[in-house]
Amino acid sequence: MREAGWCYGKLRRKGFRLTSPRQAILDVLAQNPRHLSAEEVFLLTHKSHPGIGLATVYRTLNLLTQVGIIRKFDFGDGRSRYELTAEEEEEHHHHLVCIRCGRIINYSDFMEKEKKFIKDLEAELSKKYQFKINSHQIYFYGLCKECQ
Amino acid sequence: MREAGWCYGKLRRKGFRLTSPRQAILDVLAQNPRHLSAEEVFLLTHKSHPGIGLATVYRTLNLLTQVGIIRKFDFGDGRSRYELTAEEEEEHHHHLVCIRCGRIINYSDFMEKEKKFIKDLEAELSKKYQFKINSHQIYFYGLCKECQ
DNA sequence: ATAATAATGAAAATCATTATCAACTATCAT
DNA sequence: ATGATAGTTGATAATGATTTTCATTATTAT
Repeated sequence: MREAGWCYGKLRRKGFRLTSPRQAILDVLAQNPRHLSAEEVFLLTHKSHPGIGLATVYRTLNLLTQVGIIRKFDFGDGRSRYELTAEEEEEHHHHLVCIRCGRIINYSDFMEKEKKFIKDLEAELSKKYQFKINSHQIYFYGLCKECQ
Repeated sequence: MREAGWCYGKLRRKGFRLTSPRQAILDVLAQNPRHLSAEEVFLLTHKSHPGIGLATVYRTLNLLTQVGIIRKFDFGDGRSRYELTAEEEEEHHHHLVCIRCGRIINYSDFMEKEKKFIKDLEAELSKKYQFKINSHQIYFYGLCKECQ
């Protein structure tokens, strides 16, 4: 699906080592559908690298989140989900979450319109609440096509 | 701060019993600042009703969430937070989350503007993804006044 | 009242996630 | 190359939030 090459340098530049477990986990994140849970990452990684433990998966996911290579989400089912960030930061997207089956749809349509709206709103909120905003998330909850 | 009377009937109508623990927990939610965690609800309830156990607090919070009397949020610090819903559904608000100290600010300014925007967006998304949207959440993450 | 059913408290169990620790490995200066 | 240093790892134990279990108690309809 995607390739994780660009991440390697990014890790290095921040002073972290590019080890084989980290590569394996990055590849799993790049080559699989999105919003994987830690356990899903572990199981997928385990196929090709049975030696890699769950603790390492968690550690690596946290590290990659710190560095900004992946992003951590919470869709309300009790486990965190992780998504590879786009190489250039421009592929920002939001989520539709099905409250019945848990399916998650990423959308990035209508982003132009949103971008302007969010920008204005951020400016107003920052001013009123003296809050330095550096990111946002928008979630829509409802029923997906299959679950209606 | 607020009073929880209107909730009682709502519980009954759905076929649940209005017991003293439930009343106590509802009162705590109504009379305290928002976005309380389960443990905070437990501790506050414990003051006036020392007999009420943590399990009952969790059970009641889940029940109230099901019924729609309260709403469950996840701000990313590992514990769920609960907020009493407004009696009329019009008091919808969004959140500013401080990524350093965890402080949460509810805002409901600019909602007119948001309302129109969200409505349009929902219409477009529903159509494109055949998704029946029934709620949404917007979070802004950043640094609060004190933490900057 | 009384039976039928729902709700409760205490404790144990579960689940995701994090910390611990000894063994291992990449990196850098020599 | 080599060895010292600090970063990483896997296995396991520990943690913290939430849920389940089960015997007991309270509430409702009869």
